[in-house]
Amino acid sequence: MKIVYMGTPSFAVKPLEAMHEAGYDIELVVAKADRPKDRGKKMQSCEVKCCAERLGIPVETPEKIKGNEEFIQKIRDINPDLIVVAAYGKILPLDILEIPRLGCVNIHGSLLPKYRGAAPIQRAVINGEKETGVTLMYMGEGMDTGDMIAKAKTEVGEKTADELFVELCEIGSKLLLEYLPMIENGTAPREKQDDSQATLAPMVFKEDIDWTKSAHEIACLIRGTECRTLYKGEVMKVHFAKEGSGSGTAGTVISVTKKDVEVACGEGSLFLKNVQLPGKKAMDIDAFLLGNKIEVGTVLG
RNA sequence: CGCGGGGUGGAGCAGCUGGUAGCUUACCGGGCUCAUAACCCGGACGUCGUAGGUCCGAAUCCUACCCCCGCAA
Repeated sequence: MKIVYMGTPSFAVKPLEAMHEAGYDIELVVAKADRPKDRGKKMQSCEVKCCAERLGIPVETPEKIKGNEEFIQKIRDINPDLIVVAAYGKILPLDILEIPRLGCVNIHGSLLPKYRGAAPIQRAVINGEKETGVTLMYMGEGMDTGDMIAKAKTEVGEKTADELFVELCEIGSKLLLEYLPMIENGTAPREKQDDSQATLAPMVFKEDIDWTKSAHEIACLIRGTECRTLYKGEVMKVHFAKEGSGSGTAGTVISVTKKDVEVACGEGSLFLKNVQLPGKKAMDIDAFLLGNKIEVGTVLG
């Protein structure tokens, strides 16, 4: 079975490695084009491209796919039996989807039909979902609307989106390997999505903490995406916080011990657990307190 | 050459207008206490990122390099 794999970020590395390790014939890897990234504005390859090069698999990084006849023809020439996609980051036109005889399957980081779109994992955390998971699915024309093959769940608990990313791509890889044989011989399940239950998971961005929101809401937001607030005129990132039941003026530090800083929210309070100042590394609050005096009454935001 | 912050005992910081290093915490020992994450006394732990240079003498000044991080993309 000839496979073409399409993916870009770290989430898509594991499945590629897993298939390669399992001995599948991956003819080509398609990843997003190199971009100048981070400080120094140097061109950097995405994780999947690096991985493919490491594994000795040819890589294509087309800027555009839609209307890119040269690229589409290249895929046709390879004549793959299956295309596997994981967080590729670009919409695949019908021209591509119709090429492989076994179709295109996608690994999506949510329990479809919930959280279709770009940031399913983060959105699930931000919305305070109790559980989330991975869905293996056939790709259709719409965004994450295709027929589902299988799902795997996991508890969200107090996990951050980052932690969930690691866990879910692990789960996704296993799910893929488990169903690949069935996909190959055409016996894989095929369940339609209930569109009436569908929700969207748009991209997430850095957020400034709004302390007037409830502690729970803020805690979920912090676990789901990069959050920051203003501390003594500096941008402080809050990487993790636990909910408390204190009260006071929203955004005000209401108690400080050697290992805790409690901030009042619109409803309830939050214990800052891991923070980061510009130029510094992220550190647990007790370490932070060793060299930084935070006083009760300090206002954040 | 995108902008900027930083590398000092295990951890977080100070010192940086030059004279071999300080604070908080952790750690070890002892004391107080019914007890303690509280308090008191004592102790160990540092080639101050690396390599050169200036100087009588550098963590502190100069040069190059390595590493970490924030912004912006």
